[in-house]
Amino acid sequence: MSKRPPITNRVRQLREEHGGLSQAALGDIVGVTRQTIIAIEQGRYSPSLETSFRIARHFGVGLEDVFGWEGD
Amino acid sequence: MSKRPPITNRVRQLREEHGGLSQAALGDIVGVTRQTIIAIEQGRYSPSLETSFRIARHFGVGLEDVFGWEGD
DNA sequence: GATCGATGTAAGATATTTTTTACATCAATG
DNA sequence: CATTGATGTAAAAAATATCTTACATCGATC
Repeated sequence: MSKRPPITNRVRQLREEHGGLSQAALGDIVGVTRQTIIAIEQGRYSPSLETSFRIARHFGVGLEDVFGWEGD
Repeated sequence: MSKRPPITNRVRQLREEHGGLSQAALGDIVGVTRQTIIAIEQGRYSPSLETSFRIARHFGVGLEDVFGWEGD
């Protein structure tokens, strides 16, 4: 069934702010595929904590600067 | 295959600090089973971002107050 | 206008998380 | 000492995340 998780994310925005890093390039860096980045940006599923940390740390920010909890 | 993720967590400690909340009770509250809480506490896998947020918010703290990235 | 890079969709396979069920131990307590 | 609540282990099944591959569109540029 897989619902849409109540989580927001700024991955796309952060990519743009970092020199227009492509989805494929970010995927390579954090160790997932381009498809995974697409799905995360589209909010199709909530990534693992590990992938989330890798993305945040690559941009040099905290987890909650990238991913937000709806209802906060 | 499933390696141990480079993530630390203070779930057990937070449970104790919150009146000795049991694993089963925490699981009920955040919507997962007792087995899932056990596995998370033991670091057997990295939970979904959604489960992580629910745990943190139940204790009234930020995600990174519960889960830490080794290598920070 | 052919090519190239970035993004998107989709489907089937694989990996990992989560559930379910069952049983074991230990501390506390009746 | 029987029971009860909390924790632990284990294994199979179910759910979900991730990968792989393939094809389509769009904007830029040669």
